[in-house]
Amino acid sequence: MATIRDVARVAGVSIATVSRVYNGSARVSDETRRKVRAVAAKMDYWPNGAARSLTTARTHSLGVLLPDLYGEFFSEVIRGIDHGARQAKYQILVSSSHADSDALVVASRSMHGRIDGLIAMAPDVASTAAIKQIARNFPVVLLNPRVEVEGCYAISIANFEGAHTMVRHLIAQGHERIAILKGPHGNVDAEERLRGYRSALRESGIHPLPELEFDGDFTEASGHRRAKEILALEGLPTAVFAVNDYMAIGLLSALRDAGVRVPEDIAVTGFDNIAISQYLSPPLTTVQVDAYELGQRAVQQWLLAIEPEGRSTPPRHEVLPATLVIRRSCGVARSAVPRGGRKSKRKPDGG
Amino acid sequence: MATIRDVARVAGVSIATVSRVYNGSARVSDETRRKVRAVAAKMDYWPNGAARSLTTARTHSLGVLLPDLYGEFFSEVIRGIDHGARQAKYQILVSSSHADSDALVVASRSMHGRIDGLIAMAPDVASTAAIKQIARNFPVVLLNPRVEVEGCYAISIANFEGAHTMVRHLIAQGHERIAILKGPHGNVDAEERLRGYRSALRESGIHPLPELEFDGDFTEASGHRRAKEILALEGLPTAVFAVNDYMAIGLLSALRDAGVRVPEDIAVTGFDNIAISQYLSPPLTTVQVDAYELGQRAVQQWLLAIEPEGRSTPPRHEVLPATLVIRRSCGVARSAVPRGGRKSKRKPDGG
DNA sequence: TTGTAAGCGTTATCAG
DNA sequence: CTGATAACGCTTACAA
Repeated sequence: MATIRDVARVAGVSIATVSRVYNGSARVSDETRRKVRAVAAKMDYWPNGAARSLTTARTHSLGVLLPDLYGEFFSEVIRGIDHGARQAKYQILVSSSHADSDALVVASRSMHGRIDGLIAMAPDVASTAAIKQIARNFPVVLLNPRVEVEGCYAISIANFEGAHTMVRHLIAQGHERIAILKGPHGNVDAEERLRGYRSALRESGIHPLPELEFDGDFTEASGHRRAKEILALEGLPTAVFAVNDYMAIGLLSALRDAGVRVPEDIAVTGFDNIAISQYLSPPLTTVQVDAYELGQRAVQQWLLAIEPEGRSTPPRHEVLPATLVIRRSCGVARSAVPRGGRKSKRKPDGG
Repeated sequence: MATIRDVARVAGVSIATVSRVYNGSARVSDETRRKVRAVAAKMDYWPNGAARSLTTARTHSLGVLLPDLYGEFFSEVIRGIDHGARQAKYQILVSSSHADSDALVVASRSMHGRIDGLIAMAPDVASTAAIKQIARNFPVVLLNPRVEVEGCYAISIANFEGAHTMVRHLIAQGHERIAILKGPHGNVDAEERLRGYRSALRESGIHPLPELEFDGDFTEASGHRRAKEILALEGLPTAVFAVNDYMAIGLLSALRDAGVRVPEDIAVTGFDNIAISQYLSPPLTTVQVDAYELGQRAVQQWLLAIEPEGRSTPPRHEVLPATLVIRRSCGVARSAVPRGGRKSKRKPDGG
């Protein structure tokens, strides 16, 4: 590819002039501008990004650090980030599947000089410390952080409140023996949802029972697997709260196979309100969290952080609401409540 | 952040030596190396990526250009790309939601100097031309291209064959009046699947009927919506082939609400074999395509293209198979056939 | 309005 | 084994 020097030579101008044409800012005569553009087009020239960012100290890209991404939740977060970044003419440099903090540090280091900021989801406390170090160089937005990090922006989901509301609702429906299908150990969302569950039970004078807490890993398969154990319980729970929709789907499927009716024999609820939840049989009562919005807001926070004007009034920590979406799987007449359509606009899938 | 010069000064060595320490290649005395490392750590130094790539002409990142990403298919493609890239120590610079070829060109241009290669899914023919231009600078891998592009690597999915096989299967089951739920106009996958459908019908002496072809846009909602029209047909089709699973899910849901039994009253099949398909009621007969693998293979093709040794024997165009996964929704006893579990290893979701 | 030249933070090519 | 120094391709004062 041609460089700025080639274009300057052919167009009969200095490299500074070519540069000016591409930066718009400075005044260049219309004729010169036209000539340069023409030559550049013919030579297939475009400014080299690396060189540019070396002098300007701006890269026009945003780093994104995530744990291993799977499922609609993550894909929607990325989609939100990507859309937000695109609107502001930024590209995203993604590195995911970070199991531990070391991997995260390595990845963030190798991004040095390539990004103007970072949006990261730190899986554990150790990585949070690593992030703190990075935050010195540019604004960092933490997604769903376990602890607040000084100097970092953050945006999270009301996991605790969402789970709490859900369980309160079940209790209000008359349920007392409510099982929970937990998420992976060490996962912040999963733990917060578990806390919400226990807290809601206690508030109603119900003692959380260990035998009603089942391990899961957020996959449909794990929900499917646990069904047997749940059905083998001495006293069948009247409701099961799965801490994400995928597990609820697996559970529903297994219950159906076992001839157990939902919600007549047992109520089932989930968390996340993924797109298909409303099309399940029965439609799934769940908690709505807008993953797309999470990503988009994260970008907005970051944009605020890099604009000088924005530095004065930044809300350091934002929380996205998690709202109850009642459908048939928990045993309430659907017509009595809104169906809870999804907010983020969706375009067709590609496969 | 400290620069190489700062470290050199404090460590009492030349910048060349510091550089050597970080590039491993050249011989540096153990003592010098230790000292440099120590000083660097204390000063929190890490080589600047932009500067590095300016001299080396290598960026260690891979551009990814996609249409608006939504749904499990795309998220799995990205996951595959990300994993593949990570293994080879590359990061991915993502830009999606490219409606037209102009947007695509703009995005790819702004990646100039920031990437060592490109993996792109071109929505239309116009953008394919744009890609051709880009391909001059570095290896480009096309995902599911509409036409072959000279000098570009490509990897695609056997959409036509998959759909063809599916419809042949339905016909073999005795179905003759088979409706199709089509995908978005202009979408390659959707069009290929439609071609496969028509071709299979004709091969069996069945004339494809326009009134049995229904528009859809790959979303559950569109599948749900079309159900009414399908049920309003004079002669009810005995089977409906939805060209992706999401639409099949919407359709199943609407049929259930209408009291139509699947597969007894009508058979329903999909395409993609997304994770939940096996947990639906009834479990969905569909076509398995491995989106994760598509992404991962694309990276592998690209890695081959950049390695000098690989340049000699590159398969220019790879096709991933699309295999039939028979479950209950098409009316065949499930026990008679394998259930078609998914291949790509999945880690828990984060929400 | 345009040109000259000094960086930006590295790596790479020489000498030593 | 180590050190000067010239690129890499661009932006940006400063001059003209």
